[in-house]
This record gives sequence, structure tokens and C-alpha cells, in this order.
Amino acid sequence: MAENKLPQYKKLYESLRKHIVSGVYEEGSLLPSENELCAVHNMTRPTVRHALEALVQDGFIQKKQGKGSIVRKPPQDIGILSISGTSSAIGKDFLQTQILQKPEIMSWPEPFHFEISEVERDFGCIYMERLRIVNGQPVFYDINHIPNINLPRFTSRTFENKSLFEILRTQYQIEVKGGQQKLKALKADPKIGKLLNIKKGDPVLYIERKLFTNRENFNIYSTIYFNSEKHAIFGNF
Amino acid sequence: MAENKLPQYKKLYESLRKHIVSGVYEEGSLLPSENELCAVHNMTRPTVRHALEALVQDGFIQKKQGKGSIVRKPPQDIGILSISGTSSAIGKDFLQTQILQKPEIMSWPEPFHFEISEVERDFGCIYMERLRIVNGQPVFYDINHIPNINLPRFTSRTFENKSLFEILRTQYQIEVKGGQQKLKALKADPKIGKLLNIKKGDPVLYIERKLFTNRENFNIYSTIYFNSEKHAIFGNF
DNA sequence: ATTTTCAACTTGTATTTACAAGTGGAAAAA
DNA sequence: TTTTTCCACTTGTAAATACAAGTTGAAAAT
Repeated sequence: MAENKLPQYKKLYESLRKHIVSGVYEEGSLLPSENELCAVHNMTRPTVRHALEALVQDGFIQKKQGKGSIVRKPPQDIGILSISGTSSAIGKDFLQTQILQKPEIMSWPEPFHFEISEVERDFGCIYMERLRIVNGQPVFYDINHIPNINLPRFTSRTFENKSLFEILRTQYQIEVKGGQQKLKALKADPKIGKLLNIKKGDPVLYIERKLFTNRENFNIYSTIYFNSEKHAIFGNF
Repeated sequence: MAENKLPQYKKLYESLRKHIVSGVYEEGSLLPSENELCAVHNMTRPTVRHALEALVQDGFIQKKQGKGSIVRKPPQDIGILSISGTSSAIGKDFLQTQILQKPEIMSWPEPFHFEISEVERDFGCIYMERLRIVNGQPVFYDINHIPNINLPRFTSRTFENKSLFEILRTQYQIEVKGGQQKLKALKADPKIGKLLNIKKGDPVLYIERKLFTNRENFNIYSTIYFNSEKHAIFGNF
């Protein structure tokens, strides 16, 4: 019993977030009013509002003056990176995730297409590769690097039903605060063509991203190849 | 003298935002402390913090406990839609904007690839097309539709040096609250190939987006074709 | 000279209180 | 019955206050 060091508004945020994604509150319905939440959780309105603002910011609710807080699942632009998750990246088709490379500690690739800090380089990184498959067709190949800084027991965690980001946020208090990304349309080279099962020269969507977190010198780096023959990347933001 | 109806925290937000983008505060430097801002603008700390939180949210500053608020221009993922603006979409190359179709009132296309509400359909829309050129090469073709709801004098405005979004925000109090987007890599068809000056069959990046605003039934719709032969779309979020 | 301590800053969290403004339904008036 | 008014609810804005916690540099001790 140690993690009770979280501020109250974050506890409420996590609680409401969990209830929203797990379906306790239906999409389109109203959250309890701010005053009700005050009473139930024994906090004041600014504190409750602080939590609700975070939910608005993350797209889980939409507030309307005079009415209330409307529940708005499914959010998460970041979904396309969740390790085995709900993923709003693609429609509602059946989606299967194949881990090509389980999280493993290694040194950073040299050269690396992003600039990394000395601190990050010194600690090494955790590396993983995934292939995502829809209806038997591979659509999504991604390569991820995260710095191996103060993440006890990380590689031994099971990532079943939990996204990488949820684990980082709830277990290690690491929150994604922003990022940079580069998008291109490329012709598939032989390796990518083979992985994604498309003809050489066919267009693939290429994404490079660096995600900043609330921890200094802790950025998440991803490279993504996407087969957009039959699907599109779909994002909410 | 009427627009003084803006809440105090928004006034401070606009003021600081203006000063940041115009260079009064250099990137990496510190904003005046919260208590200083309280004194200067004659407001209390919660109000000042409300404004600063909005700036954090929009990526203009980054706060650090014990230190201060660090200026972090230039942000704006949305930059790729600004009508003639700073645009962080592409690197620092010279960028030229050609208006293929000046903002004009018309009825909505039929069929339209997004679902629109009855209200939006009844009011008609404002339509515009642009081509963006870097070093003599066209890289960016976009088609925009916004509903023609309560936008007095909109089509007669000059869009010099101001982005569409800045005008909507400061003149009409319309703020983008989120959106959906669909991304694909496509083979260029003859029309797009001609506009973007690339060979038929070469890959182009295709983006469809719908942006929600704080005004009900007021969404902004855009379709973008991007020539990623020599450039990438670069976004901060 | 070097290290340690501490005081003066900064932002972070939280309480309490008050009124403004939008929404929706029930009660009152037509 | 239909319309209008109004009240009780919601969120929005704002003040005044207090203490916690991280940062930095100067003063004090070694």
C-alpha cells in the first residue's frame, strides 16, 4: 500500500477513466454532476473540475454548460501504438496482434533516425516489434524503442489486455505529454512488401514518431509501416 | 469596444500567445512567474493558472515545478491547415501558398464523404482550395469546407498573415476542440498527379479530416493530398 | 577552496466561497 | 390545450487563502 501518493484529482481521473472505458458509463450518457462527485469522493469542486478537465483533454468526456459531462468513448490517437489494445486505429474489424520481438533490453541502434540525449543513450533501450493483422492480412508493422530508465520488472510484465501506455501511466507514472511525427507515402521496399504482403512498389504509409513524457530524458520512439490498400489509419484527437 | 466580454483567463491566454508567437518571449526562456502575472494583470493565481494550462495544452509552454514556464514555440499540429501561416507542416524551406479557390459560399457537395448534420446542410458552406509550393514544387493540395453559420463578413476578410484558425478563434470565438482523421497512402490519379507534378502511380499521402469546434453543428472538413517525394508532413502534438 | 545548509524563489495541490450563465422541466397563465 | 414564466439544476468564471514540493543560488560551515 504505497501508491496512495497520487494527488486526489488524479485518483478521481483514473477512477472515472476506468469506469468509462470499462463501460460503467455508457457512451452519450451523463457523468454524475460535479457536486455529486464532490460529495461522493469527499473533495471540493475545483479538485473535481481538475480531474474532469483532464478527461476532457483526453477526449473521454465532453462538457456542456447547464447540462453536464457527456461520456465520449473511444478516444486515443495514441491507440495506434498500444501494445495490444482497443485501438481506434482501424475500423471495427477483427484485429490480431503478433509480437515479432518481445520487449528486450539492448543498446540503441547506431545510427538512430532520431536525436537522443546522452542520458537515454547511456541507459540503453527496450526494443519491440509488432505486426498487426486484420482478416488475415497484415496491415501494420511497427518498431518501438523506449529508454531503459528506472523501469523495474518491465520486460517481465505481461502485456495482455493492457496497452503499453496504460502500464507506463499507472505503474510508472509516465504520461505522454506530446510528440513529433513525420508522415510519408513511400513505395514498399522488398522487406516491407514481404512483411505486409503487398507488391513491391505499392504505396505504404510511413510514420516516424517521438513521444515526449513527463519524465525528463524519457521519450518513446516509433517507426510504423502501414498497408493502406484496404484500410486507413483512423485517429481521434 | 465590445469584445471585452471575453473571460479574464482567455484575455491573458490571447495576450501571452500573441507575445510568444511574435517573439517577445524567446524559445527556451521563462515566462514571468505566476505571481508576477497576477500582479501585472491584476488577477488571482487560479485565473493565471487557468490561462497557463491552456497554453500548456496548446503546446506553447512547458511548466516545470520550482523553475517556471518555459516557452516552446512553434507548435500546432493544425498548422497544416492554416491558410497562410507559419506552418510547422514542412521544414524551414520557403513555402508559398497559392489560393486555387478563394473562400466562396456554396451548397454542400452531394455526395459528401463525411456525414454532416441537417443544420450544416441547410446553411450551406464556405469552400476553398489551396496549393502549397516549396522551392517551385507543389507539395500540398487541400480542399476545405466549413459551414456558413453566423460568420458575418467572412468571405470578404483578407487572410494575409493570419491563419484561418486564428481568425475563427479571435474574431468568432470558434475553437477547434478535436477531430477525426483518416490517413492513406494512395497511387496518384491523373488529376492529382498533374496538380502535384508527380508521375501517375507514384505514392501520395491522402488525409481526410473533420474538426470539431466549441460551436454545435460547426465542423471543419478537409481533404488533403500530399506529395511526399522530397518532404514529409511534420507535426507537433 | 570546498561542501553544506538554508532561505527565497518557483509551480503543484487543495479548500472555501460566490456569482454568472445555460438547460430543462414543472408550474402558472393564457 | 397551448404558451409563457420561473425555479432548480447544471457547468463556467473568479476571488482569497494555505501549504506542499521542486529549484536555485547565496550564505555559512567545514
